[in-house]
Amino acid sequence: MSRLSRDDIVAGAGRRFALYGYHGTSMRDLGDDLGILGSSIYAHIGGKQELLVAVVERGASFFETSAAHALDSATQPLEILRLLISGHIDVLIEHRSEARTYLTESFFLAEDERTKIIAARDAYEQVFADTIEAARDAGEARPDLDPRLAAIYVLSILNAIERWYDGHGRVSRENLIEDVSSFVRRGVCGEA
Amino acid sequence: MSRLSRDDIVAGAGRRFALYGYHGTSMRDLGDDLGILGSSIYAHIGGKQELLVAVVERGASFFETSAAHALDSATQPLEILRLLISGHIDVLIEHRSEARTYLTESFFLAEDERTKIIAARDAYEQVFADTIEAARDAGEARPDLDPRLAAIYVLSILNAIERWYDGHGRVSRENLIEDVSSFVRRGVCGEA
DNA sequence: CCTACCGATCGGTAGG
DNA sequence: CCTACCGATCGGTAGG
Repeated sequence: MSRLSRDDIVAGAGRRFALYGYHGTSMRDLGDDLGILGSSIYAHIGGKQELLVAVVERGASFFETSAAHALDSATQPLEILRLLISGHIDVLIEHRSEARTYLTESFFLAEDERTKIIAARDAYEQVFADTIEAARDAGEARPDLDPRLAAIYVLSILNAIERWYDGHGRVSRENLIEDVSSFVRRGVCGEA
Repeated sequence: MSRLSRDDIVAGAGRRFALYGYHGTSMRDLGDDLGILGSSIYAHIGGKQELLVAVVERGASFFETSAAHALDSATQPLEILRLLISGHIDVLIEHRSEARTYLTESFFLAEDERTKIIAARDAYEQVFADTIEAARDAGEARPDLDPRLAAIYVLSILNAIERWYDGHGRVSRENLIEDVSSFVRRGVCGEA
């Protein structure tokens, strides 16, 4: 057993925060998970709040990287939208703890940091809205669509996935991406 | 100032739990909100966990009442679905604290109560899935639709509303119901 | 519903 | 990373 790194501590905190919440996690709980004492954690970090900041920023960064990649990899709006969807699902599956903590515990950040994270989340949401608006302006989406509301609906479907998807059922990652993309495409483009 | 009732205490707990979470709320915080001491709350209830049970059960009951009403008020599947959507949004807006606590804090219930609430939530979700399946079997929805997944998507859009809708912006309750219903109807029925 | 209080647990620190 | 510890706060109770 070698010594733990700061990243180990942050990863452990992410798992705990995702499961029991920031306020439902004590430093002693976290220490137990890591095989050290709660007080020993303070050799690596300045405080509990600093751990939350680290986990949430990590979560946010994965989504931002995904959006940048989607915008770099396609030009057609509906193609970008599909990449945004698949990238978001990948982040949820591959970095579940950080993603979940980012989605549910950001409110407990201190004022300044919370403001930063909300701005980043709004910018990410705006990428979805802009993409949907571009699809509409290109005549690929229905003209009566409100891009901002549609972006919220798409992200609502996506963010809820970590609540119910376990990866071991009958729905594979590929099936999930396909099914969500199909539902969203009809919501955005479809006649009814 | 007359004495508080048990319902007053539960309502206050709902507001606190919705804002700061179960573990982020102390009995003294709650007492402050109610204008009494934290210890005085124990004159009305047995413990903090009992308060969570009361709030969550109240939240769940509003949704169940809404679903029962939707099933009673229509026979055509797509009409029922629209009533399920508008009823759900009404509950979110009119009983925001209880709804939010039900949606986000149920995990912190003790084992037995949590199992009960999860079963109730699954049954509610099943009403959505059955309605969508009925629409599909009646030829009103696209034949390749997975009713269970579609129900999850619809509820994901609905449940997220309490996270962003403030009721004071440019989107009225009626507009919101109309816009969500429209998006969902296309997702369920639409060509793309 | 308040006074007065309890043991347990909390986040965190000094020193090694 | 542990030992030993701190003041603050936690959920909760006895008695009025």
